[in-house]
Amino acid sequence: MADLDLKSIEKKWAEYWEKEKIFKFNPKTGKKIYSIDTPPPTVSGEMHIGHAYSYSQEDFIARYKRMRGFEVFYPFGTDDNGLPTERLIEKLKNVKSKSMTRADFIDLCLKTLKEITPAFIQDWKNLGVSCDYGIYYSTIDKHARKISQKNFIELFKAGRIYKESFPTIYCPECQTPVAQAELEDKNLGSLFSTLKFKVDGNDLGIATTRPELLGACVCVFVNPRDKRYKNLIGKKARVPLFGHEVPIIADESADIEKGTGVLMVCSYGDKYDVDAIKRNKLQPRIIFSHNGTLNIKGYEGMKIKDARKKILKELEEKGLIIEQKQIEHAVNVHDKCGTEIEFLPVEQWFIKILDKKSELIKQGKKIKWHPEFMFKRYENWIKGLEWDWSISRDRHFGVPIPAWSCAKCRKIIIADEKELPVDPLQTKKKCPDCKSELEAEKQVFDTWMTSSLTPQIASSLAGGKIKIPYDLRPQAHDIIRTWAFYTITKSYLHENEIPWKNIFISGFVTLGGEKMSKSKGNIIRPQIVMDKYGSDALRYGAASSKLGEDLDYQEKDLITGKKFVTKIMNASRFVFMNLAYQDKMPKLCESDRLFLSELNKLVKRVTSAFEEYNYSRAKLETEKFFWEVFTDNYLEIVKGRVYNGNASEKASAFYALYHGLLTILKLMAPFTPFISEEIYQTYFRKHEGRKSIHLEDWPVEGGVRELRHDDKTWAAFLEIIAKVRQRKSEAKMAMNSQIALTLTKEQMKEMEEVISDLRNVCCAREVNEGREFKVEFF
RNA sequence: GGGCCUGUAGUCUAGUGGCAAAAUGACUCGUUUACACCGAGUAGUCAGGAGUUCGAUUCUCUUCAGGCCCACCA
Repeated sequence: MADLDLKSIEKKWAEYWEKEKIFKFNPKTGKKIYSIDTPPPTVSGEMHIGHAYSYSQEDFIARYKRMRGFEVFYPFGTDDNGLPTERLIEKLKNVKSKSMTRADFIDLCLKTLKEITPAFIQDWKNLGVSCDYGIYYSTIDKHARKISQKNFIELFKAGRIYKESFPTIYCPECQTPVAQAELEDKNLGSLFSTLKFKVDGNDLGIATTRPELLGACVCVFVNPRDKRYKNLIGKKARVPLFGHEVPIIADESADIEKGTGVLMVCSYGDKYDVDAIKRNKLQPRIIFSHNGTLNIKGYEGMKIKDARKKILKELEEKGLIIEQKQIEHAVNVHDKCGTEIEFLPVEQWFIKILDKKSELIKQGKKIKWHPEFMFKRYENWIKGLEWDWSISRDRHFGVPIPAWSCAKCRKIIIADEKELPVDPLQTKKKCPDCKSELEAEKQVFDTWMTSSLTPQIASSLAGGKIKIPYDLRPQAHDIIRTWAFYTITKSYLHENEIPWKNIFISGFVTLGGEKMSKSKGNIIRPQIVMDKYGSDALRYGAASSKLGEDLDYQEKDLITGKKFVTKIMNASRFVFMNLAYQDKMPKLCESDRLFLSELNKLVKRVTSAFEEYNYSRAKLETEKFFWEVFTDNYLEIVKGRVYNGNASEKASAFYALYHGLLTILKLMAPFTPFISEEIYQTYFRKHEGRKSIHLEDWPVEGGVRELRHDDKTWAAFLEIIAKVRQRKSEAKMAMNSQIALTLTKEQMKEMEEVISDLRNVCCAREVNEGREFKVEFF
């Protein structure tokens, strides 16, 4: 057969599904609802390969559930309320967000998104992701802003939200507080310098990698068990270069082995310092401004790294450095920009969560994790949490925090639910107590504050018909600590409920075992792959590895996928070439009955695999059956009867072929939806009558009489065929060469009822009983 | 330092307390009434060690290697 025009086949059915609204959610059908909390991708130009794989994997489940008779709620959203979108819009529209009002910029975003989102979503449609694209949200649209702000108000009223100036993880590059979840480790080289402090006129060496913090030094720790420094406790140390005196305090946390065993505590070098200062009730010396420069005399306006250089030089000139060595150590950086984070006291908003850690673990336990071990990652993350959730970001673009404060009486005023969504910068308010003009809150929400509400946002688009918990949340493992965690937290705090019953965690796509990244230049573009091999082949590739495991991108998997598509098309051609449709089950020939009995077992296995969300086993089983049982053997077995059988032999074959193919097609429909649809529409629809194979009923077992020994008989049948093929191959004879076949008495008995099919498939002119299995050529 | 995952054929992946599997590559042969994007056949594998067991690739412990998350950051 000529090369299949996969592209036009896939295009045809993608358009058909959209036009006929095949995947439209309709709560009026009365069917049981299966709800999916679809991940909203960030609009960033085009879908990447990781998307292609993970959305394929969740779509297998969606399509399966639909065929199982569920009304599938499968919305589509985009996550547009963050830095990537801000940057994208700035680039596309050649604007600077900060030179516009927030309201105007959000308007421009919405307008631009409206222009570019359809092309972006087209990739998902081309891939065959069977969402109801009519149920669409963006996390910056009016609707999402309203829900996000409403939730904030609820939490505020419940006393869950507080505003505090607190030394917080702060990114000097992005000039905003960030959450613990936004940190990454990075190994950096650093200069470890031992500096001369003075105590009672004597030198005291203290090692540090952050000499620029000298001016912020508020005390010095030594370990009380450290004999070297016992006599210093309670005395004062003079800070080099800056000259102020700080107390020497005994603290168990000082590591005797590290550096000189003495450490300086500064406001603030890291979380340790924050705790140390709080614990000892010390007065902090803040030397950084929010823009990441120093504000201490002599170094005003200098960036941290420049100040470090300058101070080191001055220390050296004055002979205050005792020792220096190069070390490598891990530092925390902001995941968005890679900048080393600092700790700065900033006014910000928090959701109190630390008091609910064990409850949140309990909530997580109520959810079924696929794979199960992913729960551990969730649990570990919560156990290690040391900060409340900081939800405010000092950025221009985002969902505004709906709050004002009174400069005079320091009262915080929260928006009224009726006025949502609201931008405080656009809404003037007076203090209800002192009547003075209120100050608008300038900060916006952390994007997770809004995206953790996707179940509520999507549900409200369906008229609130979808209740929490949803049935399924699909997502990747890198955002367990953010998206999954925050969504569980929100549902717990608002609804006292889990957000979904199941969470389905996909792995990453790697190339040669390495993460794909733009900087490495090892990106595979799914658009090109789909173009070359077809979407069915790409989905087929996405189905070939276990859930939760990283999957190495292999072009050969796609070639195999494409081969499957061609093969099933060709097999269908054969099935229908001579077929006369059998409405009712005719009297079956024994091999047809055995085949259908095997098919039933397959249906059972595949269904149970799908029920466990084990799509890869479902696909593997079906594919194996199709290839090894259906095409390699069964088609060969019935060929003789299809061409030359009598009416009743033909009828039996036609019935089994028709149902065999239809069943395989249905089992594969979640994986390869396009070719399945093509074959269904071409051959089956006139008999089966549904508008789409994807609206068909999932195959059920039954229909044929099954006997206890079917398995054994069928296996023996296939084994004899294989043995004959082996003998022919060893003898370098063609497969269609004529033979005389000798079977043992036992084999003869087992093959009794399929003997004429056996003769056909082996091209055996005669079959005799003998002492041993034998193949002789004519 | 803590937690989790992984290690199966040249490659990439399934899988199991009882003969170790598919795809791909390699080699040999064949066929044109579904299919050369084909068919048939051959060779090739459980990281190392110890334990539990009649039996371990599978369970337990351990070593080694790789990955992820967290902690450390003076």
